[in-house]
Amino acid sequence: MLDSKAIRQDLKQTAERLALRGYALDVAELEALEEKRKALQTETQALQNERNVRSKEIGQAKAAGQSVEPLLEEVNTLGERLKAAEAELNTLLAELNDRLLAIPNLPDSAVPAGQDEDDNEEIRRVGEPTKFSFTPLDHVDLGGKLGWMDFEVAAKLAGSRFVVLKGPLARLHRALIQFMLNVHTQEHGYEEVYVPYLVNRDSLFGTGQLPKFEEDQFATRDADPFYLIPTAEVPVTNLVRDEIVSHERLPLKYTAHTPCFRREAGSYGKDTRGLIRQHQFEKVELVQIVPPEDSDAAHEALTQHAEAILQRLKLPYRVVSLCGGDLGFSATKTYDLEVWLPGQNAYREISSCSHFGDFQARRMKARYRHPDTQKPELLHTINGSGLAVGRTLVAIMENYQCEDGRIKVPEALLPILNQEYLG
RNA sequence: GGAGAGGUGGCUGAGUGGUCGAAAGCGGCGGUCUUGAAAACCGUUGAGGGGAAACCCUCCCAGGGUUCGAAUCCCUGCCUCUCCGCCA
Repeated sequence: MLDSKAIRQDLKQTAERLALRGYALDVAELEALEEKRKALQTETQALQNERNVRSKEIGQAKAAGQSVEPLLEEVNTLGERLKAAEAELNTLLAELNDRLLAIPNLPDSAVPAGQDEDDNEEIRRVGEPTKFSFTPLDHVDLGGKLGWMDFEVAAKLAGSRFVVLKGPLARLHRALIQFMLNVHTQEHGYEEVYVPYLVNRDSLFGTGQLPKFEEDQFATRDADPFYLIPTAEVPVTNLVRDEIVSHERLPLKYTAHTPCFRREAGSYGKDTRGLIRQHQFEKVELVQIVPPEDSDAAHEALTQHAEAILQRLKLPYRVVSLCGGDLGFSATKTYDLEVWLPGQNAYREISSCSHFGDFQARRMKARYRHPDTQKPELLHTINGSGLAVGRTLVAIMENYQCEDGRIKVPEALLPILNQEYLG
């Protein structure tokens, strides 16, 4: 959520910056609502003040043993007038709040202009696309040939966009999680957390998935539903919801491995083959919660922490800066890490590292006490995948495949897997 | 699942329906003292919003209700704790 005060003060500039990400802000409508709000609020507060003053007088008169009858008569109609004014104001405030909640974050000044992913800016490339002396298979053919990756049986159990992994692949999958968590906790200074996979509405609201992206979420059917987390970002970032974190505890650096559940509504026909887009997948997430002045540096650092995993696994990748049009709702700036997939002959997203500024913090009321002023100030939040486990598995299978169908184990995983080849 | 207790400011914790946004303590900040620090003492210190300002409004888990007036009374929900049962 943006700062309503700031929007009000500079509506035009806000609209211009939002236009960079293809969002048309209805300036006239907001202005009209705002004007109405001001009038209503003033009126309501005047009535509330009158009620308070009168009630106090009655109390004092009673204490002094005087008759309160005449005073009560004066107050007669006040209650109803106040009730009506409050109701009207609340309706308007709710409406205004709904508008505000629907507005995406302002893009950072460094965000490239553009409509969609074709306009993203490549920042750097690390490694070269893997070369083969034979025609490489994609992970579906590889997995099927080895009998370790079964989409048919998963479809029987659940439906499309699910997978069953077996034997060495299931083991590799688990090893990757272990490897990523080890690196982030032991070398990058993150604290590992274990969190709920089912969360309440407030949590999804805090990180910005709700109310706008309800249709992307899986939810239980309780009257007060639980939501299956679409990413660990939700439970982990919400650790500081409604908190005033003491300055000494900052920065907070958390990492968590969780499954993620997404409906993938609106992606019909996209990545229908293979492991790339599933309703359920594992991810190791990195989250940093920092004072505003440190957030840009933290965003760069977190991105490099995610990159470190790709580097250790010797997977070729590139870093792109998302253009305005491709930016997620809550993000002010995002770097995507794209790994080389020989099976697709393309770079594909394997991590998305986003800077949210105070956008999520404002929704969550996540604050810290400023060391100088002692006043609560909004924190900044940053997160990124480090990495998406399923896609990393795909990348290893495709980049490390041998002509005989075996898969070479990346050196970095040898301590965990204790074998040089799968197959 | 059964029985009970409770949710108040950064924390602990008082609060007879009427100057209660809330005692007290801790913590924080400022000061006195000190070469410096500690201790002691004095002062100060909740959050959000409106307003140029004076000042005003809202908030004592959440949502309703009673009342001229609710932290305090009533209803509903959520959460926490204790005991019993069950259980990975």
